[in-house]
Amino acid sequence: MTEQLDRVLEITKALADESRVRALMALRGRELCVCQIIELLQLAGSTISKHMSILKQAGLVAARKEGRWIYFRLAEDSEQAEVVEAIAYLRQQLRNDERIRADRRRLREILQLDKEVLCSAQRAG
Amino acid sequence: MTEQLDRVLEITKALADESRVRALMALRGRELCVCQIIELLQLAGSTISKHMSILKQAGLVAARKEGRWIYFRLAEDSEQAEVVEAIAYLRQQLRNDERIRADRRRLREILQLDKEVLCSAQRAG
DNA sequence: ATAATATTTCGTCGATTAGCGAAATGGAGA
DNA sequence: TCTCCATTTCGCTAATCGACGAAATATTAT
Repeated sequence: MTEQLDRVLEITKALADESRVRALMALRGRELCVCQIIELLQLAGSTISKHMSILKQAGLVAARKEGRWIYFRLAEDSEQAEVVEAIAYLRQQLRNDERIRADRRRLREILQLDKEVLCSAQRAG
Repeated sequence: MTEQLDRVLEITKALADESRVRALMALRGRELCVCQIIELLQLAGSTISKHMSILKQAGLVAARKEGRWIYFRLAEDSEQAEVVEAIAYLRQQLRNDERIRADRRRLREILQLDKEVLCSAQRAG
């Protein structure tokens, strides 16, 4: 049970960035593929990829590959208590945050777009 | 209830540093003055001062002035749920961490020293 | 008042980190 | 096999952050 500190710091560092917290909250209750997160946060694909790898390394999200797409989901079912409780903390404290709500509204629009269309629009710029 | 996100980020950023987490855990159940935290973490006084001001700004600790000394305590009694639950998270997850335990052992020694002696020893280097 | 001193503030340095675009990767379809 | 393309990796830049020592601040003791 030693070195819990390193795990906790890996998690707090992962949570110490606005884009990563917004991405986590966007994943509540649904999977998202990378291009959908790019569209939501309006950052370069390489930047999103880096953020998601930090969240994955911390155990906060899990990834699933399906064809050309990679889907991320919130690791609420993790066996790691430090992960489950960190996610619960965010959910609880950000329940009524206006920015998170705006993201969810925008996400509803994004989810109605066809992924092919979304990706080629992003390629175009 | 808007802008909870900024508060949460203020807290996660404050927790995203090993020295600050160790300082918080050292404050469990007791006040400490700055020179005692300096002695525990073995960092320059100006560095400790900065760390404590970040923790204070985030609401995670409170300060009390007594003569020349300033005592910090853990804000477990805060009215802010985001603070109380963040502290509870750390306590829970770091229950059995070996580094935190070593700090507490070392702290027992430090607390037996007279503060005057401790401070002048630090001044000497 | 003056001297002593615990802590904070300031200025600087080196390390880390978020961001981007370009190149590499690897899976799907032709 | 060859092409297409969603994502990742790489190399770079600018910004942020932790660390220090020196100077400033504020409080006690002489």
